[in-house]
Amino acid sequence: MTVTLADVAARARVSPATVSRVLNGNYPVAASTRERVLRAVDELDYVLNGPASSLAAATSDLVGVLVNDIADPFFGIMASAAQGAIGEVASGRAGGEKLAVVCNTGGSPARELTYLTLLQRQRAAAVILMGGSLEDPEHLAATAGKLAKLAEAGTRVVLCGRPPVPGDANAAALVFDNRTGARLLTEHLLGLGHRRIGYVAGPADRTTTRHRLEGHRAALAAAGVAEGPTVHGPYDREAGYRATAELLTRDPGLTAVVAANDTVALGVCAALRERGLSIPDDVSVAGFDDLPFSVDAVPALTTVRLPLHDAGARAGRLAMGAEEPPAGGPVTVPSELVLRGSTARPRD
Amino acid sequence: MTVTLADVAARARVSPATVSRVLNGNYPVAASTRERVLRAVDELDYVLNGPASSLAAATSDLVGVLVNDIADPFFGIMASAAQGAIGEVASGRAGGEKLAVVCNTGGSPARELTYLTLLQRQRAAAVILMGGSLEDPEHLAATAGKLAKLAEAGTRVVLCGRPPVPGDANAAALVFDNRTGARLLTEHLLGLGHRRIGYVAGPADRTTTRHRLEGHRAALAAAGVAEGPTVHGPYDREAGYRATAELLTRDPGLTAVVAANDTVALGVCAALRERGLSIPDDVSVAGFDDLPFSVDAVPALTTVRLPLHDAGARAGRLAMGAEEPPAGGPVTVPSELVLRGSTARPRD
DNA sequence: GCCTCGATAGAAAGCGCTTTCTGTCTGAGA
DNA sequence: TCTCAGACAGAAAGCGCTTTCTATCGAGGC
Repeated sequence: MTVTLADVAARARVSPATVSRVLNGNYPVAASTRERVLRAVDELDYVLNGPASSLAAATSDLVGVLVNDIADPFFGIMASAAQGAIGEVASGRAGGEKLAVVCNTGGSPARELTYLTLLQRQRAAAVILMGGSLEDPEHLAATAGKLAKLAEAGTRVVLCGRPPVPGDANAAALVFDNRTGARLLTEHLLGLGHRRIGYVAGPADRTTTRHRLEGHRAALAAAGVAEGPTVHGPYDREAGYRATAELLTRDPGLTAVVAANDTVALGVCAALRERGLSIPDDVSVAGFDDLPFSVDAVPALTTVRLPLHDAGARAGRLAMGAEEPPAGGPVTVPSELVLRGSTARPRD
Repeated sequence: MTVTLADVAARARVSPATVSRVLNGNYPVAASTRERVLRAVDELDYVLNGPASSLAAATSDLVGVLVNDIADPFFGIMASAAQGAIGEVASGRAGGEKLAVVCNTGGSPARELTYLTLLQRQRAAAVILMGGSLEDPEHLAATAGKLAKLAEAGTRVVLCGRPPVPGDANAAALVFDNRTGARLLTEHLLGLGHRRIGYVAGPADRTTTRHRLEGHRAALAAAGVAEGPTVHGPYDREAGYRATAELLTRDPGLTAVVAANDTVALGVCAALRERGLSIPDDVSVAGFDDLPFSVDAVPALTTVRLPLHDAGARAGRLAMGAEEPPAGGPVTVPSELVLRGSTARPRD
């Protein structure tokens, strides 16, 4: 049989209550007693029964981190930072060990809801939702409902890179300034003299996609430049590759292509190169996110940097309650233009 | 208050036992009764209390996936595949919903143990350990002990890309054929005529590092070629960048560099390029893993492909017990040489 | 027509903790 | 010396499920 609290209590010649108190460190216990208990724990190789503990205490030490695609470093970096921050905060508190778990929704609303329910079922201590969400009203309402339930049950909710649902004051939110980043990027291209700019957007109906596109369009509108061709697709290399063909068909005279993110930009570069077009001499290319590999592309990618690590770490601290959510509504995480070799003046 | 099983039972005019049986689908319940219960569940918006359920049933629906670095696509891809497979298997079983959670150890033995304990505490249904491990005997023993405890408590243990601990028959193991892959790669280089090959290895004391290095050395030995300079470092871009300088100092006449993995290779390429050396004309470069971005490097990276997605998915199925662990000990996952533009005949 | 069996449903005993409510004992103050 | 606060420790009542073990009710079987 597995060792129980009672076994430890018996061995340490104290009551179960005392063992529990030693383990949780939330009640005064004489040093000598504590030591006796700890030794018994050690000798018996005792491990607390989590479910029993969660049931009795009505809380658990689970923190859920929901991401759209765990294979994408964009999420990997944020999740890693969050998990690190959570571990750090936890180690500073007695009995505050938290199990930070990342759940991969694959961008599917259904799986997102499933995970949220599972986390609710586990009475998770906190939930962090990372990355943009689908803008379908029905899904939004369903998600908002779940989050409200979670908050009500005492689960802390943190949004990281996802706009808060209007009217929901429960969740601490970190929103990325995608719009400004995208605008700066397109302004940069316009400043170089580009007038025919293609755009490879992310999946339609996603907040991130929309915001980046809006920033791009705002820059064009402000400069009085007509919008070039736009193609939607997933956030992967393949999408960039395919979209490039489409873009060039629609406007063979493109001098620049803006991609939804760096991964997509890599696909764009590959397609361009395959057609014998040189970057940036024939066509400039820009990405978004400044993922680690972007600096190693040839030429290195001009992109927009998002402080993914910082944002993830902050989300982790918010989830642990180690940092107060700022009163003034959602925090805007600034983006920063990173100029590198993949953009230049157009020929002529 | 939150809704409990009893509330649902009252509303459906049945006993709590019946509600439980409907929810778990493990006992015959008349269709009409089932429907009544389900409606009550729906009307009350009832969510099962996970801890209570786990406590009573002595099992939980948690599956832990431990990875060394979640920000590294190598792990992201495997974790994603595993989580997908787990979700797939679960959806085919009534009440079989599993919460697949990935835990980021950061390669730290201490955190690995911590997570294992946390999962043990949660009475996890299964645990998957991904990626190589530290070879420190003490840590190995500690880990083996934990895994034995877990297995004993009914948790299924799966190793994916990590050699099984000798004498441990509890864990299903999928081991990557790093040795053969590395050997093939070096043989390819030798075949091209390279005789002065530098090697940027991963962290010392890691199984993956050692196996790849062994394969490399085996090829050299077989060909009677002297080993070139070797530098150890983490599995990141920076390491490759830095190691390259060291390598060239030790042997300025190098004609090829083999990197511990693709990410490291990217750093090598950057450093080489910075010194005005052309790839592959001046120096050939090779990686390992064939991560998605490797084909987009310029020139595209010669590397060794590991079926990460397949392996991850299989690990997921093994964890769910949906696939029997093969009787004949650990399964070897084959690696495959992928020849691309970053390697060529040396000058002369 | 009586008994047995299969199909359902309920009663109730925990699962292993946490925590409130009670002590008990010591030392300080009067 | 007596009282009382303070510091610890124990008893016991759940937390919300699961799961035996029992009941009940028809339908066949003899």
